[in-house]
Amino acid sequence: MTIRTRFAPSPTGYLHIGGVRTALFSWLYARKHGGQFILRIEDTDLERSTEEAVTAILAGMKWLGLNHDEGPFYQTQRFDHYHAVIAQLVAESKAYYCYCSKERLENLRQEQLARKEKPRYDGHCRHLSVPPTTTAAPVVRFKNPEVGEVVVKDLIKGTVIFNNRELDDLIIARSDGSPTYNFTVVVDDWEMQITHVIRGDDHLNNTPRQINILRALGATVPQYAHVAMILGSDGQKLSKRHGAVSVLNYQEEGYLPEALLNYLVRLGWSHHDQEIFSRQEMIELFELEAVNSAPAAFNPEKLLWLNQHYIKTGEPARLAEHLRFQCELLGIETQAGPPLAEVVTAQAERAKTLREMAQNSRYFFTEKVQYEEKAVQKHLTTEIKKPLSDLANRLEQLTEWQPTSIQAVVHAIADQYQLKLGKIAQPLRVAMTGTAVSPPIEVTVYLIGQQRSVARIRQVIT
RNA sequence: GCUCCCUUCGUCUAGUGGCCUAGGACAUCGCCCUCUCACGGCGGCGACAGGGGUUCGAGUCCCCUAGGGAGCGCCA
Repeated sequence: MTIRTRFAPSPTGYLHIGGVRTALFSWLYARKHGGQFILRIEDTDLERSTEEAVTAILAGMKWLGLNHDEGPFYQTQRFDHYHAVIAQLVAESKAYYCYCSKERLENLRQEQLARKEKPRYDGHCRHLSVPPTTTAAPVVRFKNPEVGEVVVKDLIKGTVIFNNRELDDLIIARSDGSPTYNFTVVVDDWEMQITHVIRGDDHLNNTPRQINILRALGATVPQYAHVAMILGSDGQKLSKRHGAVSVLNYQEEGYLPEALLNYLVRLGWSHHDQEIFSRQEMIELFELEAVNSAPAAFNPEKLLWLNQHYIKTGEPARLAEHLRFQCELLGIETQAGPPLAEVVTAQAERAKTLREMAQNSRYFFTEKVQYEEKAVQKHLTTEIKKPLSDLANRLEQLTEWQPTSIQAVVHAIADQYQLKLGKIAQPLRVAMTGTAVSPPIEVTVYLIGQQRSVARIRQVIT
C-alpha cells in the first residue's frame, strides 16, 4: 500500500508555525515511505476564505520546500462530489432532512446546558415519516449510530475510545445545500485515498464522527495521528505576539527555511539527543510513534540558535542570495561592495539572522559611513591620528591586498608606536565602520577595499 | 457542565521497570580564548505536578486529585 498523506489548510488566515509543523510531519511521513503528499485547500467557508491567504499558503510551502505530489485541490471545486454523496446517504436512509428551526435548537441547547448535559441534537427529525409543512429549507443530518463505541487507534495519542452516546447527528449539508467541514473532509480523504491523516489534535474529538460517516460510506478508515498544538513562549495559546504570523514573515526577518524546519521538527519530535537534522536525515529518521503527545511551547531563542547554526555551516554562495534579498529589503546597494559570499563568511558567526547580517554590513557597501558618537569619542583620539596617518600611507602602498598583508601592516604600526594591538585596531575599526564592532580588523579592511580604506582613515584624521 | 487530550530543568526534550546520585540542547551565570563583537572551549545553576497503589525495585504500570488544553456551530 502506498502511503498517502495530506495537508489541508483553510485559507481563512495565514499559514503559521502550527500549520507548518503539521504540514512538515505529513510531508516527512510521505517522503520517508516513498508515498504521496497531497495539498488540499479547504475553502468551503466562502465568508472568510481569501485569495491572499491561498497565495500566502502556497508561497510558504514553496519557500520551505514542502512540495506536494498532487493538488492543490480546492474544495469549492468539488461540490458536485459532496452533493452526490449526500444524495446517496439520504437515499440509503443513512442521513435525513432536519427541519428544526434555529430557535428550537437554541432552546434545546439552553435546556441541556441548564441540566448540565452536553448540548446535542435530540434526533427530533430522525424518525419523521412525513415532512412537516414548513417553508424553511431543511439541513441534512447524518444518522450517527446511537449505541456502541468508536475506537480510534491514534498513532500519537494511542487508543482513544468514544461512546456513540456522546455523539449526535451532525449536519452534513446546510439549508442552502452546501456541505459542512466534517463531511467534506471525510469525502475528500476517502476519494483521495488518504492512508494517514496527520492533523492538529483539536480534531481528535471530530474523529469518531468522521469514522462513523466513513463506515456508512463503506470506505476504508485511514490511520490517524493527532499532533498537539504549539503554545506561545509563555505557555499560553499561540498568538500573533509569539509567532502566529505568516510563515513568510520568517523569510522577511532573515530566517533560513532549513532552520525553521529543523526547529519545528524538534518541537514535539525527537530522535534521542540529536538536535541538528538535515532535510535528508529528517526524512530518514522521522517516525510518528516518536512524536510527543503533549503540547510544546515555541521558543524563539532556540530558533535563533539554529538559524545561526545554518548561517555558520551553510554554503556562502547560497547564503549570499539570502543576504542579497535582505539588503534589498533594507535598501542597501550591494553592487559596489565586496562579493556577498565573502561578507557572509566574515559575518556568519556574528549574526543570528540574515537581516541582522545585512544591517551590520552596511559599511561594506556605502560611501557615507555613519559614525557613532560614542565610538568616535572613545577611540578616535588626537594621539592616535599620527599612527593612523602612517597606517593609511602603508596601506596605500601595499601591492598585495590580502588580509595577511593588512594584518602585518597593522602589527607593524602597533610595534612602531609601542601600542597594544587593540589600541590601534579599535580606532582603525571605528574609522572603517563607524562602530566599535566588526569582523577581525584585517578582514574588515580587506573587504572594504584599498582605496576606500585609505580614504576613510584620512577622512577621520583631518 | 459534559466528553476527550496533556503534565521530566525557565523552554525543547532523552528516558519504554533496575544502566537515573535523571542525560542532551536552547536560555542563563562564571572562567578561558581574544584587536571589538561574536564564535569556540570548560564549568555552574536547574526538573520527574501532588497523593495513593502494583512490584524485591517506578520518572517509567494502574487509580485519584490538581492544573493546563481541545471539542460540544447551518466555522474549519
